[in-house]
Amino acid sequence: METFKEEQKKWQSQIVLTPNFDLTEIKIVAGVDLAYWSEEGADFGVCSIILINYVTKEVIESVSVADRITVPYHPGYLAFRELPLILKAAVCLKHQPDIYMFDGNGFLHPLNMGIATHASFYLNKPTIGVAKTFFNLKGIEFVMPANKIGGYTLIEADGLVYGASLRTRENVKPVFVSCGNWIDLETALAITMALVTKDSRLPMTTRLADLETHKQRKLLKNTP
DNA sequence: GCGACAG
DNA sequence: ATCTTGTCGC
Repeated sequence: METFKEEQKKWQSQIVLTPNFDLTEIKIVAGVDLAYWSEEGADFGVCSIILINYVTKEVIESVSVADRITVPYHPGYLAFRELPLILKAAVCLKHQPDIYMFDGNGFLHPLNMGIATHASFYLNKPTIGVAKTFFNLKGIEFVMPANKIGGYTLIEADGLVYGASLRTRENVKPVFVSCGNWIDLETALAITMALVTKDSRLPMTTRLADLETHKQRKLLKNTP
């Protein structure tokens, strides 16, 4: 009988439930993000999903869906708040992305089930989590990566790799990359780096989705 | 009681 | 996440 630790080590590279996803020829990458506002005491949110041509870096498609948000935010439970709207937006896509990138963590999570991992089981696609700030799990610290583009340090404890602190730009704070599902960390890091431009420390998928949610909110919010 | 805490 | 102007720096 395998110990939990042994199973966890398999999950960290997501090899247990791997369907036949081929990440050697990625064509479309999706970026997902949400923005919030409130009206008359009620909370609303808009989710934008941007599809990027992985080769040319051109925008292929953009969808945005807004709705009321009823679940509050609690650290560790982000998916329960954001996933409903994300799934509503995902079904509106005309193109099928080969992989989704999220604003938040995947395996780097108290239950190894951050929003990127959680979402994968509904989207049935490989996923990557890219967080802007470190989610401190039970005392696990991260080592600051070298100040060089592409430099990274693994976030690990007990021989278990939770993710990586990645320097996407020089002289800029690192981002935190972790496997969502059906992908290994090295591939997740490579894809993330391939989508970073001079505009942001975040990959353009996440960055463009973020900009779009702000634009949508401006259009949707009532400001008499 | 105090500090930590993805978005 | 969000409320928010100017401002220091590459």
